[in-house]
Amino acid sequence: MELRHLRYFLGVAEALSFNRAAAKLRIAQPALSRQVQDLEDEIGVDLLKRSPRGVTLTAEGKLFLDSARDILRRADESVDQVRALARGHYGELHVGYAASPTVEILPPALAAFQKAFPHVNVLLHDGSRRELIEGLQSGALQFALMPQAVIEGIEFETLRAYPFFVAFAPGHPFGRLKAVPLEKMAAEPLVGLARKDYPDYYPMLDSLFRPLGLKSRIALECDGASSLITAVESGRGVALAMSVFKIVSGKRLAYRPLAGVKERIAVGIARAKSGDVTPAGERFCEILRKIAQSSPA
Amino acid sequence: MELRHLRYFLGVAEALSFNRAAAKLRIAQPALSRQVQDLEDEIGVDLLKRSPRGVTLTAEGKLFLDSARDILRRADESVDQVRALARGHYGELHVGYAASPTVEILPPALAAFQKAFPHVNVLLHDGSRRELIEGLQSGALQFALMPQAVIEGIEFETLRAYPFFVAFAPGHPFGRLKAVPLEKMAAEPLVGLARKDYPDYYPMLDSLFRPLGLKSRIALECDGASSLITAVESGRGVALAMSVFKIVSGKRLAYRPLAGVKERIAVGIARAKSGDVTPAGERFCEILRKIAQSSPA
DNA sequence: GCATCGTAATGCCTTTTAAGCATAAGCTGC
DNA sequence: GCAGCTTATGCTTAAAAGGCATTACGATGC
Repeated sequence: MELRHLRYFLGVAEALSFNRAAAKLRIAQPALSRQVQDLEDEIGVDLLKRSPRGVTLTAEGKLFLDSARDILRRADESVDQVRALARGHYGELHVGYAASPTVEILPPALAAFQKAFPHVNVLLHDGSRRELIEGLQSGALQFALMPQAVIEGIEFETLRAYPFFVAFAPGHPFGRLKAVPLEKMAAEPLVGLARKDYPDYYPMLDSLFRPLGLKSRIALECDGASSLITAVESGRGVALAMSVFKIVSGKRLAYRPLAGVKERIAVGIARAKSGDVTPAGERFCEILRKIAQSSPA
Repeated sequence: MELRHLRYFLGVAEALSFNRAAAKLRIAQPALSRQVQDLEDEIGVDLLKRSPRGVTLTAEGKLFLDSARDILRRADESVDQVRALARGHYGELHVGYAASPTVEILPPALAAFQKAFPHVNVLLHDGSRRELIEGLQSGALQFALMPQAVIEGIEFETLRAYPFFVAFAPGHPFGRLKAVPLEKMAAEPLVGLARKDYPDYYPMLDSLFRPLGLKSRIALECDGASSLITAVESGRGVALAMSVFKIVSGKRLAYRPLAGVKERIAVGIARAKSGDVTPAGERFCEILRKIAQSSPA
């Protein structure tokens, strides 16, 4: 039995006529007649009652008609589904992200993506730097939206770059300056991120301070943005932050640029070099690039 | 796309090898290779990744594999189901019956049938003579188990014949007789069945009494066995009954044979001459015949 | 009652296509 | 680099689907 047999039987059963069905199926009536006979022979059951003025269904034919319709529908759906998956219009997409640095890009990108590809199930996983990198390496995440990572086996594509700022509690003396020189910042106790979860945070700090012969003094390590804001707000120290961080801290913290610091920190797409990105993932990345360009910071 | 393509793809996807799959499918490897290529071309998506030491599935292939399995399973099931229907091993069976006269035959037949054909859904419809005949004529009932009907368009096949008895309340003077002559019965008020629902009941009574110049006197018409038993038990009159009726009335009524009456009343299968009886229906009738023979009354 | 019309089936031939065989091409591991 | 495995390709054969002409069958109409 082949799908052709089902298509032909369905045609005859719906037209209740070999002639009309043959015309609709664009084959000759005798060919149709024979294919349906072959089907009946193979099943060993009469599905149709032929008469000189048309065709009627037997009880078996009625039962089989439903099945045939269903099978053909399923076959079509399956093909459509596979094509949709291949085009990125269908499937599951595991995306990692660093919550604070991506706050400007991810929400609008997600909205645009879900509008364009409503049948893709996007699963967002926020996490620390370490967690995101592990997710990429294990294949659990197709890609991650996060600050620049220079790590073996991971490739990074910059979407935006944000200038460095110093964040401090409102009322802190820094508030009287227009910009804070690195020397003054180094003199303050710093609130930083946990070494365990953010292994490249301290090398980065060093790269800022060392050229001037300065050294930072970490007063407290935090496990994420929320506790860092709280710590700075309570006066435990000041913190290095990228400009986008203002959005998540609201009015709880004050910010000043760092005098003489031209470097920016990049936020973008990280993916494992060995990892597969599905078509849906590629579509998401395209939207991310578009969003990132559309209103550059 | 044909089922062949699905079978072949499934084979390769399960064996993860064109060679092994070809052996299992009993075709040559190049033929298999090409059919699967054709499938991929038609869908427009790569389902398999070929490598010099076998085959792996793409994400699209994994998705399609599930679909292919399902479609093939469903196709097999459909054929099996139609064959089962044609053999009477599957389907729905509407059977009418007259409750009291069939009490000896129907229950064991139903039990045997359901044991032999557990996937046939038997729908029992009890009803008055009129209701059963209407059901047969309309096609709502494939056949009915009931006392003999001599009606236009209905054919009847006798399964058993029961002698006539007279039923009366315990304590009635008939209890002192071994057999009741028709004359004595005609002198008593009779409890009968409703003319509306049992149109041939009175002609039958007449055919018993008229040859002797007697005439029955109906004191009360009942709409069924239950109310007839109650009426006779309460002394409203005596009733004509067939012997099997003893089973349903239990000890509430007493019975005597009718002296000199040799006629029996047949119980059997009635079906419309024009009506279709499904294979399942025929199987049921076969069992009814066997049951009726096995312990003849 | 016979011719006519429309139906589906049959016989025969053509075209399409699936299958088979031989062989090539490609990678892996020794 | 060769042996041994894999899948792919070229060519041929075999099968089967399709098309055309015709037949067979039954209902309808004159």
